[in-house]
Amino acid sequence: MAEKITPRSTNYSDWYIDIVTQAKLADYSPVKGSMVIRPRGYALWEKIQGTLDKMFKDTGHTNAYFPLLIPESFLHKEAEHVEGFAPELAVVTHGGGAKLDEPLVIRPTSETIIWSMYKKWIQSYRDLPLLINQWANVVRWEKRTRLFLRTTEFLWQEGHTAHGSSEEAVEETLRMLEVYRTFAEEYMAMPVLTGVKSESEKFAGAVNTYAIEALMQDKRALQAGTSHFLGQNFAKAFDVTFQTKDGTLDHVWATSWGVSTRLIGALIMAHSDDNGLVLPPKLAPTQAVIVPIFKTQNKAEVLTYADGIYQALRQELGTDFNRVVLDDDDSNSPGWKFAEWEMVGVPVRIELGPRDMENQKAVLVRRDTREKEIVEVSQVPKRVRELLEDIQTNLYNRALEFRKANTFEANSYEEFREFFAGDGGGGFVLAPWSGDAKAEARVKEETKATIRVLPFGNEEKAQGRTCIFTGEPAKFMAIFAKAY
RNA sequence: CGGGAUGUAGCGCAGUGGCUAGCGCGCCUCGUUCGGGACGAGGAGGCCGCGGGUUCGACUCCCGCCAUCCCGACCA
Repeated sequence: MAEKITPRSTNYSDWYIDIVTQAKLADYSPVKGSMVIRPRGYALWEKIQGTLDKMFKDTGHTNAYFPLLIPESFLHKEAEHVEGFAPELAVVTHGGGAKLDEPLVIRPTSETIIWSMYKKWIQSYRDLPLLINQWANVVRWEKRTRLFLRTTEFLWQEGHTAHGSSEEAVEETLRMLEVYRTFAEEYMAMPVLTGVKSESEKFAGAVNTYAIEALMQDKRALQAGTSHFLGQNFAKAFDVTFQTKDGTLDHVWATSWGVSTRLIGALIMAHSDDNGLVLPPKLAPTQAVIVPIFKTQNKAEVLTYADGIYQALRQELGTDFNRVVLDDDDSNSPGWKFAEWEMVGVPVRIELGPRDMENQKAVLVRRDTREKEIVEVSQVPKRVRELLEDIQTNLYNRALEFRKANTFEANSYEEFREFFAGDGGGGFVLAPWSGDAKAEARVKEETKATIRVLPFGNEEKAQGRTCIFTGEPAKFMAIFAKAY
């Protein structure tokens, strides 16, 4: 008997950890708060990377790589930036056996090193826009960590762009937010809310932070991606100027945007169940697995039959390594394999036994609903493809339904508190808010709920309404949630 | 940084001031099985977290340390 996953309803946190470890996505490393991303987890990251990278290239960005180590003084150049990151910096003080003249910080993000270089590369409006992305690791010394969601070291991409005007930079910020939204919804099958962050939640050094926010199955929100309009803050801190068409000198306008391996955590918490991981087909490294069912006497025949279907499926779905898997290992029983492949989240399973062989059929099982169906062998490739598409949309719709069922509007603070009361409380709660940061802090203190985003167009909707926290006229309709 | 818990075989755990430290799962070999986590037989695998103390004798009692996990305040 293999180990079982803690049921989601028993302990959500244990359930999550069980999925990560038992689906072999990651393992704890010897260093507190850091993890090893195992092949199955990394394959997922590679799918995410591959898709996003293409989307970045399609919007005009190129990749580069900036170094891990940053002179400590660089961090100090932008006041809010250093204040925001100081508590979570890892600092290198020695190198080559000697104490360094100036300590080096391990990047918590790369704005400073990048802008120090942009200063050298940008002189004229002809050098703009400069649109660079990098895939990298970063280190943030977190007090409390959680596999994939928050680890000391994590992988991400960070885009850093420079523009000749504020409007253009804002446009870029929103364009990349939209890229993230598209990716989350169309590939991860995870509906997200978009909007701007409140002052207290924005990135250290940004003028505005925009985010995509998703609702997890435990009714808590997860920030899945951010896009920042940095104004001229970094350009001024690093003195990055350019000559305009009419010969004047101006500081450039900046953006930065990123998503991280946290997306894997989001993926798990958005779709998975008590049988293990559930992956959207578009991101599943393995889309289909064939489990042949044979006895020693008929092993050869069944495997021949299975191989025919395997080849046909490879033709249909692609020949990438492990895209389709034929599990002909005879050291485990079919039942064991069913459970195992469900654990790792393969979207479609094809069961092939002597009975199917005799009737020229195949049993197809979809991971999202675990429904079985029997089809003609010739129909397998076509039907599997249909199922993959259907699973992709079903996962999205299911997540969207869940979000709808857990999105509320509060007309009074009493009502607001009710939504977040108790262990089962949560979800997205829309409420009119005056914009007062002290009220925001008090609400967090009292309910644990924070403002996730101020949705686009919310200011018009807030017109004429009263802030439920202060009684003042509302400026915004804010989305609150308990967050990861 | 506070609170809680745990360190014994790869994983999950049990254990007694004493003699050869156990159980389940996993692993290896052989055989029988194989349509929802099969079964039998045999086998490999241990600085009982680290350091000190008490004792004739410590995995066990005492002190200290370290580490990890979980829960809260800070954060993609």
